Amino acid sequence: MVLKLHNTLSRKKEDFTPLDADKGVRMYVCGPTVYDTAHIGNARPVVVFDVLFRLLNSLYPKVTYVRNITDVDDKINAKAAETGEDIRTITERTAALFHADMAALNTLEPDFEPRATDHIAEMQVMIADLIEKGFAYEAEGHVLFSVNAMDEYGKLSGHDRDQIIAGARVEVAPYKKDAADFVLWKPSTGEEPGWDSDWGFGRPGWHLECSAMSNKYLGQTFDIHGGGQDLIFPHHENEIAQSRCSHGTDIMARFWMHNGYLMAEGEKMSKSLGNFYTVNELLGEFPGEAIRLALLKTHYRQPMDFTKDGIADAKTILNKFYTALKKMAGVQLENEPDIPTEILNALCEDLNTPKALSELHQILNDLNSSMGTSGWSGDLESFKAKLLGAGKVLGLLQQDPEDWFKGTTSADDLDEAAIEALIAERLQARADKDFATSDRIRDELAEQGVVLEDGAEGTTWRRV
RNA sequence: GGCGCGGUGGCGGAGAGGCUACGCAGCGGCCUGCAAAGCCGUGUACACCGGUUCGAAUCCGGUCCGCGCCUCCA
Repeated sequence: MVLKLHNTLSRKKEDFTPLDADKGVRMYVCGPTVYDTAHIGNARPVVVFDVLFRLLNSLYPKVTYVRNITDVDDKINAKAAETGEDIRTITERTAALFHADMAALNTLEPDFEPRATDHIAEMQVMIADLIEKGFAYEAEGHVLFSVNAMDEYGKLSGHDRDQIIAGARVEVAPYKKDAADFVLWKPSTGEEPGWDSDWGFGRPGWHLECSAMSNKYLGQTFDIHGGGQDLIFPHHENEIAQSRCSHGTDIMARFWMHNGYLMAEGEKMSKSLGNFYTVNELLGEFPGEAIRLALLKTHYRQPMDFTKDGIADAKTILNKFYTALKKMAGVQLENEPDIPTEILNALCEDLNTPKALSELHQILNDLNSSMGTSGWSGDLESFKAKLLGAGKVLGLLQQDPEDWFKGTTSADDLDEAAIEALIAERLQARADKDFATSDRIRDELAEQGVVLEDGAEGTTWRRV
């Protein structure tokens, strides 16, 4: 099985092989800046690279996944100034909420989750190194990376220096030698977070942490670096410049992967338009698994219009799968299920999750038609293993069907005891052939989001 | 202005020179006291205009529309 991944460096799909089999597969993904609640656009890369992490884990014996937390940034400073809150309080709270939200989306934790503020020393070492090697210079309390010192600057994004300057909308700081130079270190006032350094009291530029931390946890060169497409320039371009010039290497990461942009309800997400869904608010309305599936229904590189209708659609789909799994609750699996070949093939084709989901539906269709109306036939153990094996790599279908159907997303849902009581009442009415009463009870429950199903083995219920 | 991505059936969404996925919704049927779930059947769509080709949604040229990035970003 050959894994093919689209590499932003070449703009093509390439066969993936680890750089160093002994070190395993090493992947770095840009994580959140913890100044505000995660929105759905922040969740897309987390979910996408979570699938990749799961896939790599099934293909290779060892995978190391690093995702940073940016906890020093001017947006955080601005937030603190605005609310009067302590910076540490903001970053701790936001990071905790991020973790909770991402866990609700069924994402696995990375192996390392380094924070920028814990790696100031490593960043300072890198700055000193870049100055020494002639790639960076000091000016008015700043340290700047000298873009002209690097021949291949702009390779990732396809920009060249002249174009960058021609289109610039921000006025060029006077202390820069070249308009395209970017900051490695900048001075802080007493109000702002800062650290002592050879270049005065200050703080790092925002690209530097990823260079320093990926080096610390993964090495000078590693396999995969991921993030949102908006990070290609300048963030990743600058990371490459810092790391390669500091280490004297030809590459920083072999594969650069970028997920596409997200819109919300047909418009670009913006706070002023009020179409800015946070993961947290969506979780109050939909199960996390449905939100996850809604994200995976679109290929990761495609632009995506994220809608509540899309989540509702995803929830309907999950209902079908969990219905089948509920019917097979008594079927025991001997072994840990493997990923079905057709699912693996789809995912190995640059993480084609929509294709994989299509194959998953095919498995369900085969199962359901084998069960037919007359009951059970076919190799149920094999079907269940396929559904769960596919679900595992996609991060879906792993919960107990009972929990899926009976779990609540809202506190004012009818409680189980009340539902059971009404079902008992209705059962009696049906036994008495009092179908008017029977149907009334069913309608009442339906109004409260509870659907009844009369089967051969009695009446079951589920929430919609 | 520069660089890049995209426009597929009512909706979502793969694919990518001939075999025309998949899902949701709809419609007809089976099952059911009636439902629900499930099953069976049912839809020749690829922005527009040219071109290449025996054949194009897929390749080439142009047009229109949407979106992103263009440096210490909001």
